Amino acid sequence: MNAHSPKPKPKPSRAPTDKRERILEAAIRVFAQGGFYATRVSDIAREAGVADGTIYLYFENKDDVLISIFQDRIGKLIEVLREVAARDEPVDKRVRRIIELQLGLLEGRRDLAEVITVNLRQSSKLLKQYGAPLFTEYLELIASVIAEGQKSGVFRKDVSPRVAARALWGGLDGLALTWALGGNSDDAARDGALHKAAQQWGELFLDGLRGGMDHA
Amino acid sequence: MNAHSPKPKPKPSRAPTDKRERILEAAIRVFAQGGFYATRVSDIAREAGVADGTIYLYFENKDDVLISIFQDRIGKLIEVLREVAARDEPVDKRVRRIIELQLGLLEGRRDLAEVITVNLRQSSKLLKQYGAPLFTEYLELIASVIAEGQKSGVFRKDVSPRVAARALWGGLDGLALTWALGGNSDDAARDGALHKAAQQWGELFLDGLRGGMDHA
Amino acid sequence: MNAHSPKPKPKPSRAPTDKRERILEAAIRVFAQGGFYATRVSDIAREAGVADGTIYLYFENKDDVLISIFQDRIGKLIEVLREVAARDEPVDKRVRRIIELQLGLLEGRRDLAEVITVNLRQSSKLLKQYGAPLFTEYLELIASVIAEGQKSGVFRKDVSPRVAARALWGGLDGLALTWALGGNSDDAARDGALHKAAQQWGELFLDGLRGGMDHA
Amino acid sequence: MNAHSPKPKPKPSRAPTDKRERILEAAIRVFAQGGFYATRVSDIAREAGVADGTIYLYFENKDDVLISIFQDRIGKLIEVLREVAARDEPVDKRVRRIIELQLGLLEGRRDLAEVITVNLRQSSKLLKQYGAPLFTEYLELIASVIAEGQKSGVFRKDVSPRVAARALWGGLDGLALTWALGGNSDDAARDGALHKAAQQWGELFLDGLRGGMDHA
DNA sequence: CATGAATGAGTATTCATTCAT
DNA sequence: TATGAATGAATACTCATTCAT
Repeated sequence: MNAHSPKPKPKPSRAPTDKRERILEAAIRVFAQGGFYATRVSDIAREAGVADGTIYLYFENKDDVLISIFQDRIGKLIEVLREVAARDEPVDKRVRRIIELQLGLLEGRRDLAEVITVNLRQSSKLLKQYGAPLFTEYLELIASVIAEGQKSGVFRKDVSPRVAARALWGGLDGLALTWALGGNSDDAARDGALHKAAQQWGELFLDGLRGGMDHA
Repeated sequence: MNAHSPKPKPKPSRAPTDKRERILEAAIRVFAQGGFYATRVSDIAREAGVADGTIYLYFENKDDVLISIFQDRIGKLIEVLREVAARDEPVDKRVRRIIELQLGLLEGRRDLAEVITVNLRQSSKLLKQYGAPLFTEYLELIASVIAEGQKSGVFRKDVSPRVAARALWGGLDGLALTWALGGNSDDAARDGALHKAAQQWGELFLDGLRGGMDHA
Repeated sequence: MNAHSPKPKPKPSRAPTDKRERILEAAIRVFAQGGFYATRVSDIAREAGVADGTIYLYFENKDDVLISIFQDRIGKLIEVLREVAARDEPVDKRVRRIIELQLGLLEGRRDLAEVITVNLRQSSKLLKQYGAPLFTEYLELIASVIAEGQKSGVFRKDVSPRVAARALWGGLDGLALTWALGGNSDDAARDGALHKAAQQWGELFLDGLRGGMDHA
Repeated sequence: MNAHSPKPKPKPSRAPTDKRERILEAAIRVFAQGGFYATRVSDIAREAGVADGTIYLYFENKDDVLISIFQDRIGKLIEVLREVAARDEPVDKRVRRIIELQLGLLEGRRDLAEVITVNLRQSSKLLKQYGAPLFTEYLELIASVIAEGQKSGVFRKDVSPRVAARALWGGLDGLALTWALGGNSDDAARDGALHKAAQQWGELFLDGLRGGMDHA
C-alpha cells in the first residue's frame, strides 16, 4: 500500500504498453494546462483517446498517474546521471553536463517542466511519499560529484556538497519555473533563453564553488 | 469572476477587521501544512476559531483566501524587500539580508517566507493569474540589487541579473524544500541547519557573482 | 473504525434529531421496496425529503444507515425483552410474551420485517460485524428464560437452551419471512394470520419443550 | 427482460456443458462466501477457472447465474425431498430426514443446503421474483408430510401444517445462521455441533407436534 | 468456443457555499 | 455580524458487459 506498486504493466510486448505511454503523455499535457487537481480523470482519458476505465487498467488511481510521470521521467534522468557522474572527466565539466542533462529533460517540454516544478508540489502527501526518495537519490548523485571536486582540490571545502547540490538543483528549478510560467509564446527563442540562462547559472555556480578557494 | 474583486473589506475601523487577519493567518498555517487543495474551508475556520460561514463574510470564496494571502503577504514581503534593496549598504550585505529575509530567519517572519516557498505553487491557475505578477516584482527587486552590484563593479557582468535573481531564489527554495521534506523533528537544530545552509549558499552565490571578475 | 460509531447525534433536543428518525424511517421503506443494494442513497434522501448530503450529517455512510436501523430497533426490543425475561411469571407465559414481543416489533410493519429478515443478510460483512453482537445478546436472553424453565423442572433438560432459543427465534423469523414475502395485500387479515401462526408456533414450541419430560 | 429466458443451454451432448456446471458450482461457493452483491463476475470466473467473458456464453447476465442456481439446485433439492416425503417410512423418521437434508448432512450435499440458507436471501428482487415460487413448493412438500402425520393421528391437529413447516424450516435456518456467524474455525467439531443441535431441534419439534396430542 | 482488454454507465461521498436564525 | 445545518453539484472509481482476436 505504501510503496508505489503500479498496476502490473501488462505484457511489455510490442505495442500494448504503448497505451500506458499514451496516457502518461496525455496526462502531462492536461496537468500542465490546468493543474493536477483541476484536471478530471475523464480529461486525461479524452486527451489520451481512451475510456475513463482504461486509465485504471494501467494506473492505481489519479495520484498514481502523477507519481508515474515523475518516476518514469526522473528515473530515466537518474540513470543517465549516474553514468555521467562516474565519467572520467574534470568535475567542472561533469557539473556542466549535469546542468544540461536536467534542462535537456525539459527541452521543448514546457508542459513536463510545469508538471514537475509546479504540479508535483501541490500535494505534500505525494511529494513526500513518492517524490522524496527519488529526489534524494538524484541530489546525492550531484553531491557526490561535488564532493569529488572538493577532494581533488578543485572546489572549495567550506560548503557542504549536499547544500551545494540542492542549490544547484534549486537554481535550475527556479529557472525552469519562471520559464514554464512565462507566456505562451513557445518559440525557439525561449528555448534558447533557457539554455543561455542555464549556462550563465552554471558558470556562476562553478565560480562560486571555486571562488572561495583562497580562503578555504 | 476573473478579476479579483474581494469582499469590500469593511473599513478597517478600530480593531481593523481583526477577524479577517485571523482567518488569513490561519489559512497560511493550514495551507502550509496540507496544501491548498487538501485543505477544507472548515479547516481554515477551525484553525481561525470562527464558523465556516464567517469566512464568507470576509472573502469571496476559497480561492479568494489564497489570492489574498498572495497579495497581502507578498505585498508586505516586497515592501520590506524594497526597503532592504534600497539600503545604503554594500550590495553583498544586502544580498545576504535578502537571503535571510526569504528564509524567514529575519525578524522571525517565517510566515512570510512560507507564503513564497509553499503557497506559491499551490494552485496552477491562481499562480499564473495572480501570483506571477507579484512574483515577477519580487524577482525584479532582487535583480535590481544585483544589477547595482554589477554597475559598481562588485559583481561580474557576464551574468544576467534576472538569471542570477532566479537562481538565487531557486537555490533558496530548493534548500527550503528539502528542509521541509526532511522528517518531522521541528527542533531548533533544524532551524540552525537551514540557517547554516543558507549562509553557505549565500557565500557560494556571492563568490560566484564575484568570482568571474577577472574574466569580466 | 471497527466499532459502530455513528455520527455524534447532534443535540438530541426537541425536534432536530427528528431528522435522523425521518431518514431512518425513509430508509426502512425504500430498503424494503428494492433491497439494500438496489437502493441508492439519493432514493433514501428523496423519500426522507432531505438532500443527499444531509444523510451524511447523521450517518457515516450507506452501510451505517442499515446498521442503525438494526441497532435502533433491535436495541429497543432487547430493552423490553430484558424486563420481560426477569418477570415473576411462569416461564411458559414469559416465552409466549417473548414471541408476541418479537412479532409486535413488526406489527403492521412488513417493511421493517423485510429489512431485518432479508436485507440485513445481504451483506455478510455487516451482519457479522454489527449484527452478531446484538443478535447474540438477544438470543442469550431467550436462552436464559429457557434455562430457568429447565431448572424449575418445567422444561425438558435434554435440549440446549441456546439451541432452543435459536430455534424459537428462527421459527419466528421464518414465519416473518414468508409473511414479508407474501403478496402485496397488506390487509388486516394477513396481520391476523401472522399472529395466529405465531401462537400455534408458540404452543408447538412449548409442548416440544415440555413434551420430552417423561424421557428426561 | 422480466421472464427468465436463459441462454439456449447448448444441447447437453457428451460432456453436457461441463463448463456451465463448473460455473454454477463456482458461483455457489463465492456467493456463499461474500454474498451476491459483493461478488464480482470476475470472482466467479476465477473460481471457475474460466475467463470473464465465458460466463456470458452460458448465462444471460449476473442475475441469471443466481436465478439458475435457484432453479437448478433447489430443483434438485426438491426432487430429493419429494422422494423422501413419499417414502414408506414413519412420518417422524421422514421429518428427521428432511432436517438432515436441509442441513446438508445427508449425502454430503452441503452445497444444496447452502443454496437455501445463504443464497435465498441474496437479492430481494430475485428472491421475490424467482425464489418465492420454488421456496413455496419446498415448504409445501414439508407441510404435506406433516399433514400426513396429522391424518394418521401421529401429530396434533391444532397446528397448521404450513405454519409448522415454516417453523421447522425457520428453526433450521436459525441454527445454520448462528452457526455461520460463529468464528471461522471450520473443523469437524463445528459440524458435529450443528448436527447435534439439529437433532435436538428435531426432537423438540417432533415432541411439540406430538405433545399436544392429549388436548387435541 | 474462449479470451480478457476495453468500455462507459452508474453512484457513494465530499465539500464549497448558502441562509434562516 | 456570526453561526453551522443543510444543500446539491461535482467526480473518482467500479464492474457488468461487449467484441475483436
